[in-house]
Amino acid sequence: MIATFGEYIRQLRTNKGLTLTELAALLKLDSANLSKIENGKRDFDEKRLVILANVFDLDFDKLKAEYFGEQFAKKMYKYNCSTETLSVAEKKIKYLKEVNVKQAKLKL
Amino acid sequence: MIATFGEYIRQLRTNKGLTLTELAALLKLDSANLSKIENGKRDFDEKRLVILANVFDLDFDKLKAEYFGEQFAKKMYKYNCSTETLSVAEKKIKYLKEVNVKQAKLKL
DNA sequence: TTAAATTTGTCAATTGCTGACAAGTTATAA
DNA sequence: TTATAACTTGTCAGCAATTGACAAATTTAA
Repeated sequence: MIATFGEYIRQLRTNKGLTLTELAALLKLDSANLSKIENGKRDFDEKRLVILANVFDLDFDKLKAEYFGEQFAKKMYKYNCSTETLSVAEKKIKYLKEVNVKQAKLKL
Repeated sequence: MIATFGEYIRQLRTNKGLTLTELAALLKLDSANLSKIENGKRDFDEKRLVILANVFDLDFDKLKAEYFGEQFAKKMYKYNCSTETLSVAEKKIKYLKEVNVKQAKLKL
């Protein structure tokens, strides 16, 4: 398992022999901030997932699973949520895909 | 299944014969905004979950599961995430509970 | 009809996130 | 060792998203 998303990026980067500055440039961000991301002191921004997938030729769906999976886990940890939370999420995502979302009364 | 969190609140409120104004006062918010929450036009704020549980004498863990489960589902829907995302979340939450979080390099 | 309940629109204020830069430390190669 | 590149850390103004608040419109029920 990939321990954290930041460590994952670092792994990808060093495997390709890139410096923080080089990868940061590709991702259009500051190298100092990329450092923080890799060390878990900042969040990676959603909008850069596409670039990340392209740079390292990754499966976008798997990347999203890693990214959002970690986001969810962090929130559950923070608020001490039971594992039931994930079952609820599973039921609700199915519901969202079934019904017309316009008719589903929730803010997206 | 409870379709949406907003409808759930509405159900609880009307079952107890409360008006928007009355429940809003208990939750310390504007009745107009509570209306929007029930109609899915605004998000319910995390910090009021405790009050909500107390007012309606709900199991706090189940309430959190409903609340965060819906949050996760919405995000997955929005970003078109695979169901694998939830498996990742499950693995990562276990990881977080095992290791010392200070040592886990991620932003909480 | 009329009074209460609910809904909708708007916007200033607050909050949290991001980009940017400076200053520090650590690693590496000459 | 010393110089240089690589990385880390702290800070903060600017920006974007969220919230609280109020007014006004609509719906509901007596």
